[in-house]
Amino acid sequence: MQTDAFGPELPLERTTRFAELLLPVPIPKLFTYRVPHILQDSVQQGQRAIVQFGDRKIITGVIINIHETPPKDYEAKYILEVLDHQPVVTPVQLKFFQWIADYYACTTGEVLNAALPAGLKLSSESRVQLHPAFNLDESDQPFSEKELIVLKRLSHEALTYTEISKLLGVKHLYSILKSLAGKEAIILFEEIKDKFKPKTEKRIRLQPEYAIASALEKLFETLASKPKQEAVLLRYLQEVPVLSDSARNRNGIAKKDLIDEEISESSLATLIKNKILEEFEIVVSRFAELEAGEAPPIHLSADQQHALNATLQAFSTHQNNLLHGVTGSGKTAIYINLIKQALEGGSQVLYLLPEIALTTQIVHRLKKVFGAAMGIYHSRFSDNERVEVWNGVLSGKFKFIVGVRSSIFLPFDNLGLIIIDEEHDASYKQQEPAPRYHARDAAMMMAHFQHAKVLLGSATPSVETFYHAQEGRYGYVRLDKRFGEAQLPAMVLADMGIERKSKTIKGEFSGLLLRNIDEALKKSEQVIIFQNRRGYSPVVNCEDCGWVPKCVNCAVSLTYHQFRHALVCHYCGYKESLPEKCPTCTSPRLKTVGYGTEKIEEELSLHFPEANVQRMDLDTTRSKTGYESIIDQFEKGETNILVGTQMVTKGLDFDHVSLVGIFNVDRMIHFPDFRSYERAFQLVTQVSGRAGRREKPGTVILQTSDTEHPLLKLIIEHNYTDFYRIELADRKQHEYPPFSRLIEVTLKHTDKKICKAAAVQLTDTLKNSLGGIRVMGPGEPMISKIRNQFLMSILVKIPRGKTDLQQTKNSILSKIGFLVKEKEYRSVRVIVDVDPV
DNA sequence: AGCACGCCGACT
DNA sequence: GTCGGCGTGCTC
Repeated sequence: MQTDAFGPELPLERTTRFAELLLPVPIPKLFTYRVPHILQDSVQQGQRAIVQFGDRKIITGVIINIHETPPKDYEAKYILEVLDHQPVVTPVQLKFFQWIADYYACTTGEVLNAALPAGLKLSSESRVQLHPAFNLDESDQPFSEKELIVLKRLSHEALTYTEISKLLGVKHLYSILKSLAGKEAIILFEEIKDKFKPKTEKRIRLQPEYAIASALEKLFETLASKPKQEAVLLRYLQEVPVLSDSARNRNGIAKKDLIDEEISESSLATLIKNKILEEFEIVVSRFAELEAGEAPPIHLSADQQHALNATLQAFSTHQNNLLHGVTGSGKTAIYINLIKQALEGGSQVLYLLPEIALTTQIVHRLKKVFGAAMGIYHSRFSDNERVEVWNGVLSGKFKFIVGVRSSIFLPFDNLGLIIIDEEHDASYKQQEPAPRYHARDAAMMMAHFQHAKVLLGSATPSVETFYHAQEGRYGYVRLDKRFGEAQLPAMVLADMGIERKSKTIKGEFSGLLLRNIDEALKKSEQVIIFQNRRGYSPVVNCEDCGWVPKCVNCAVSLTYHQFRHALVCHYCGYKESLPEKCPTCTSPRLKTVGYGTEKIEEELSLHFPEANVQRMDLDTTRSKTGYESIIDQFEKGETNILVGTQMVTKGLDFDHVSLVGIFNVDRMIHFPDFRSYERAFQLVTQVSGRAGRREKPGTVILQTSDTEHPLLKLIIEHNYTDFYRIELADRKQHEYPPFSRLIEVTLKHTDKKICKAAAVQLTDTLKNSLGGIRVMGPGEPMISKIRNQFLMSILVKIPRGKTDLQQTKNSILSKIGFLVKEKEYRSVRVIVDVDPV
């Protein structure tokens, strides 16, 4: 376009705009970049931008604010590219990220890193290619042997740093690459990996000019001598009635649906070449849309209906609410009703589940009801699939998300209801890495930001949650009866002490358990055995000198895994083979001690050779389909006995399980942690809930050497109320949550002395500075060394309501800051875990 | 967190 | 010498 000399002049001084970006790095500040002129009018908060960060890396950040003040201490770099037309992160999310960072004592960058699915975080990979003007044969430069190897490979293809590193078997590439770059033999460049690729589908349609009757008639005349092409066209017209509905031709038909045995690809190709048909691509969803169909009617029992009404009533007075329903009481049906109502009201709904409870069973049930409006967010999904869910929430395609912990980060802006099922489950707390957030508590804060209702669901509420309900802070609804005629299972203790004396014990199987398994099998009923310990046996022991194989990196004994025939460390993954002889005394008498799921599986197969025994633990479900196929086989009744870890405790509803065996309940009870009783109560109740659905009552057998233990009495009576009362008194006495908030500070270092000294010093400063707050420790955690790092931990107990929590956290963080500034403690890693579980 | 850069000890 | 280890400082 020509500029008119008399036209309006462009302002001579265009103001430069700057954008402050949140980058997914653990540095507690925003970074300012210059906005390119062409983007000045289009940049907005919440869009992603690609920027150079440091000398090498190119990363994706999120624009937080835009201003016109140039930074005074440095020259801002340019934004390289803005990736979105519309924001992909909403204002309420940014507020949420900030809250998580403040509350869980980490940086917003770490939160962003956890929040954005990898597919939205484009980053660069440094690559090396031959300099375009470089020719090895003509070069008069001297090259070392290694340089020549690199140059030869580069003449075929560009390489990444890691590829070159592998090629040379050398870790320090820097000097080699620098030398090559200096000789102008290579250039380094950054390749941005566009991670998200929409899935496309090839479709076929008739060229528009043939989509009228006269043209079509003529076309058939010309094709009369080409029967194969004619057949293609006929098939197309059969599927797509072009003449009666011309709009249908625009969409055409999927190529894969057009081609079959009679219709060949080559005649189709000819028709496309002759411009009769055309091929085009559309973007399709990776999620095969299940037919929403007619939602199966949900019949609520009188109890359920009553609970539903009570929940709605509770919603009118409380934001946060607890639905306390025994296992098998049919909480899901109530959820479905509430979700429907919220969706009809036009708001979004989030349904959180612990990872392993998000099984195909529940997803299928919900999908049938909610169809295409429901998105699933699961760690087993690929990056691409997660990006689709993210975008689907933004676009409004998904109004309802069923997801795991990290789905609280999806870009909701209009939440009406958040359901947190199995509220008590510890896996809602992220352990590693930061942000160490609790998805339940964070979701409640997000609900608060968006004025959404929260429903916590559990058969065994956490002590904290139940306390809030008792205190009236949360609405409370109880559902006491199992659905239909089903009864709670009968709980029976197997006294291992007596059985040992009377010699009815076999291995570590009580006679009682074995008899019951036998009876169940005879009645073609299924059995679940729960042992929260994978592998064959947790310890191997030399019978002569007592030697025990230990991990070389961690302070733990190695677990023997029979199927891999190896000793494995469950903390760092270290593996070694089982020695033939004891390395200290050369005795060949090495025996395995204790029972993991593998050994239980093996012995059960010996006791019940005709039964099909399956094992479900981390090792058998690692593959993508492992989990589903085990469940599938169990559901079909092909499996008679299922042995498993925690995994068998959640979400699985089977109709033919009449017996649950809990292999070693004592181990759970005596675990050294203030929550061990709570854990044991929850775990046992959850796994017992798998027994006896419908009209058949189930039996649960708990193997114990301590039949008099008061907790066991409460467990077998299904007496949550008394359990809670006793537990709460204990918590009060020892000032544990809910009467205090805990912050656990863990120090890590490769040198035990340095680690300990740093921990002692930090504890002292904390004790001095946090007046009135109890600082406990330092102490060695149960596992005192992991991956060659020694650990020390300090526990800070903050009485509820008496102190400014945020101020205390800031104070702790600043003391840590001082500690690691000291020369000798520079390399001590300090981890702060707020509300540890 | 990564990454560059510098200093140091251990090898062909 | 060069390689690789580790400590330190910086990232708009």
